[in-house]
Amino acid sequence: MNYIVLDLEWNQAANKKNRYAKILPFEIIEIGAVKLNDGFQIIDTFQEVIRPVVYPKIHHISREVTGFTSADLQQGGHFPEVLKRFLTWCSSSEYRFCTWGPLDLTELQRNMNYYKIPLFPSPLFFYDIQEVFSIINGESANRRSLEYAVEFYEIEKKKDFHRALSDAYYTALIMAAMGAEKILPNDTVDTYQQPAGPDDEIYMRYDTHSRYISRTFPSRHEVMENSEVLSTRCCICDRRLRKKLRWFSDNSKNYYCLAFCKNHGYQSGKIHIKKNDKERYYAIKELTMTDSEGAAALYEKRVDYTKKHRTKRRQKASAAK
DNA sequence: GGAACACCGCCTATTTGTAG
DNA sequence: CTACAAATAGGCGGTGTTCC
Repeated sequence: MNYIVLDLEWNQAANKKNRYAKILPFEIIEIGAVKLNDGFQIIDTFQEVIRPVVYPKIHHISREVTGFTSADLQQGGHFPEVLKRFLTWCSSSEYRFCTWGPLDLTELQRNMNYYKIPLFPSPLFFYDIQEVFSIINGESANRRSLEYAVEFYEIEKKKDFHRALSDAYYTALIMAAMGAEKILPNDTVDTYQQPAGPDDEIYMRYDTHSRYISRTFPSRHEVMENSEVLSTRCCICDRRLRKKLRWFSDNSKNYYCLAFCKNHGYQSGKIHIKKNDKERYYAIKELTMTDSEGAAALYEKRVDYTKKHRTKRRQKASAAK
């Protein structure tokens, strides 16, 4: 198995109401990648600049970040051809993608879709090294910058940041510093493509949590009526769990619940409902091991909303008098 | 500047529960 | 049954972080 550490640079519309902004918010202008063997040793590199055709003028922020000028980009290749060379380069043997952050494979596929190029086989599993960094440092909600992680592992800053090949290279060195045993159990999946039907839905199990990606539905309401979406299975033994707190909304995009496994204890559930490019809705459900304190926090969260509403109503009522 | 994410709060409409 | 309160659902905006 090879690992393709991928990094993209992209550009966007310089003027606000460009008619392509909806279907292609970001146009890829550089592909950089490092190929690693099983031992996370660098065995090859890939780097090509792409000439933008949708947004030929570089946005001032993209310019500042990457250093590219519009003239530089004119020297680049046409996306479909560069991509073809890239994918040929990738496929010298079986491989998995690795990226810093969750966006690259989504934007890559959005660009492929724009050119009607067949997408990757779905589901597309990959390693989000930025997420792995958060997990192994016990700060799962935090997203650290690449430079932060480079400093954390005391990696020498030999090259500038924010160029595709150098960022891929830094990400590869971070992976080597982390080691395979920390990274390999923590793969994730890109959701630019959602499961087509019930048989394609995605179930992933980890040490202390699990993740499920549903197929799409016409409305968020229908997502939250589906029994598979609502079910809670133990992230360790997969047993169907009884809920201590049934799914409740936090008045935002998330739902929460509390379930209990008689062998593995409390698990907090979270459903995030997302909308895709075609205005269809799907669920990302996560079950995470927790303790009685975590359970208490969820109970707290649950009653907090009703409490707030109550006081709000009282205030409103007294203000009306 | 645009997108994604997490977290927070405010506002409204509808459904559900309860007292008279 | 009505009338009101409570609970629920969902939209929207703001903050602060990352990516480019």
